[in-house]
Amino acid sequence: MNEVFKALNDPARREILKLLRKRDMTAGEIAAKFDMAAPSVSHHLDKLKQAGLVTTVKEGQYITYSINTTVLDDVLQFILTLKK
Amino acid sequence: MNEVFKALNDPARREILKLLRKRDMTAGEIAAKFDMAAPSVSHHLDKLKQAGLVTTVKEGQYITYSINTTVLDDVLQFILTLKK
DNA sequence: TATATATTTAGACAAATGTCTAAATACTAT
DNA sequence: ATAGTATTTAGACATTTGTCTAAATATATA
Repeated sequence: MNEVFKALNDPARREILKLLRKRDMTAGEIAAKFDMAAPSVSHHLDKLKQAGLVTTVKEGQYITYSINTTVLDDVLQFILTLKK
Repeated sequence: MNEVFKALNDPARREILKLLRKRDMTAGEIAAKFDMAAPSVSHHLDKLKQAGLVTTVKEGQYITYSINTTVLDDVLQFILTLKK
């Protein structure tokens, strides 16, 4: 869960997750949405992947990123418990 | 919301919130629960306060901390939206 | 094979973060 | 007043984080 909180603790990464909620995207498509060098975005994608928040599929020279929300369950539980 | 995510991005601070869910506590009572110098705990309490996750009441020489979960609503909304 | 495109990896660097000790502040009680 | 307790503030320091440029890797295409 710590890894997930860490991944969520950055505006760019949260924005990436919002984008991926709508549709899968390649690394390049994601990078194009940000005013940031491609390696920086790649680094954020890596953090999200380490946390399990995204999965990847390589298709030729492209890498397509998809969101995975199951790892959010613990975080959700934590927050809901605090609110109870 | 960024401030809240930042505040949640630390195991000690999340633990403090869990403690305060059960009952209000003074800074000293909270500090006693951690294997960490008092000023470090104080610093974490400050971060939580800045994020609006706790409120304080000074009672004599003690400062009692209480949890405030309303600022978690945006975070909750964010996560639930991702899961939809 | 050579070149272009997509993406990551490596490495540098500044800024933010978490911890500590020492000192300051505020209140209590002798 | 003085001493003790509760808590924070100040400042130092190491670690982590986010960004960048340059280079490496992998694939596609002429």
